[in-house]
Amino acid sequence: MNKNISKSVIKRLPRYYRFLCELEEQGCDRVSSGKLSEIMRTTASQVRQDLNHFGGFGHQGYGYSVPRLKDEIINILGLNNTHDAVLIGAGHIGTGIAAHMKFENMGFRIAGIFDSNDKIIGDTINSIPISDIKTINDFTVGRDIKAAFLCIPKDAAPEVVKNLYNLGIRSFWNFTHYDIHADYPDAIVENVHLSDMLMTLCYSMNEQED
Amino acid sequence: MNKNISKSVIKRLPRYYRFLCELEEQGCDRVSSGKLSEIMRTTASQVRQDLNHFGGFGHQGYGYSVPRLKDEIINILGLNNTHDAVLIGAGHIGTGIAAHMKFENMGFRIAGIFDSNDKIIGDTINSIPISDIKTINDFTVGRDIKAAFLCIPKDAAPEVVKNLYNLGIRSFWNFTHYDIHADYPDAIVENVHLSDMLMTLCYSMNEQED
DNA sequence: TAGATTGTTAATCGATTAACAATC
DNA sequence: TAGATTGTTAATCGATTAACAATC
Repeated sequence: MNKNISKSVIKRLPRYYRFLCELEEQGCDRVSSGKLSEIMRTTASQVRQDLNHFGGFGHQGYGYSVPRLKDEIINILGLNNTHDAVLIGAGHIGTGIAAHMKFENMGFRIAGIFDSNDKIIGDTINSIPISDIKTINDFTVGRDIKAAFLCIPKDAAPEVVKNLYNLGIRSFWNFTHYDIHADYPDAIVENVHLSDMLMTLCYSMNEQED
Repeated sequence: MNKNISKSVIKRLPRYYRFLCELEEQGCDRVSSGKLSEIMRTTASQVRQDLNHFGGFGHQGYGYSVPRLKDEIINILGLNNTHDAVLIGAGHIGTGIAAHMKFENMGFRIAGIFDSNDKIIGDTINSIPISDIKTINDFTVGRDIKAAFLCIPKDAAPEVVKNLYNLGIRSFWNFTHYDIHADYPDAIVENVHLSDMLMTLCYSMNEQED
């Protein structure tokens, strides 16, 4: 697959994908870079530049085929290549994610859910049982768990990550503020810092008031 | 307050803030741009450049005072200026946010929680009652609600946002995929696209496998 | 064919990094 | 004073935008 594509391009691909899905739902089967740029709120130039990193999907004088482009992006991101993941922490956030997100469309499958709270161990979310975090080492034996989604308190994170890392898990979707990269530079980490976003919103609101 | 600061600088400020809080907890009262750059995984140059946008907080030969710098960032972001917000949608994600986030440290206060589900209306989260979404217009009368946190399904979003906009709310923390800016260009929007992040993680994992 | 729109190169813009004089 | 480290200007790097020939 293509290498050396910049992070800024990659981060735009899921947005292209979302908008292409919407266009497809609307029964639209072709789209120009100009039209796409309006939806994405960028320039037609950037759209063409972005898409051309991965090959010439367009046709001069016509534009891009919506279903074709959608499929290409699925391929680039590898969304049809399913990775098994464990969800750690079945509090509100963890439960919300497990219950509502369509992982099968995003290259993942939740193989197991773990928590340390006796009161919820044994419950199920989307028919996946919540298991005792203590049993995770046995659980991973013979399975190819590739990623972990961390929906636990910050204090619990270092120990949990240490264990997951020792089990061979190298990819983390991290809702905590524990800095995984600092301790495991080779890990693939996607951080969700909700409070950072809220502070940025706060800044924008104050800025406008001036 | 300072204007024309680029978005990339602003987005780093919450991270500086977090790390400064940690340094302070560790009893560390001074820090150099070099040390901060290690924690932030960037260059000392960028740290000095960033901080200097807002004034000379450092001392040559000494570095920066941790508590002073922390306070300056609080001021720049305006975290001590509390905005009243409503949370719309008390499902798992909404409940998780309302229950666990320390809004008072981030410039916000949840003035009310709203949902359309009869089964949870009347329940409380952190002693804030969940009210019927139908009552929100009356609720906002005489209150200065500045922001809304949208934790609802995408389909419900357009109608809800339309109503909130008509009530004078212009700032949105948006967990849905409804594109608020497309319909309200003057709104201040912070989007949380969890699925986009997951797809980016998927890409990184596939990329490494090659 | 004429009009539309891509692919791609070149130009611009902005953000990051380097360098160093100022100074605590 | 000598060493450390900032503030700030200049250089570099990368990302975005413009332009236009190619071509459907």
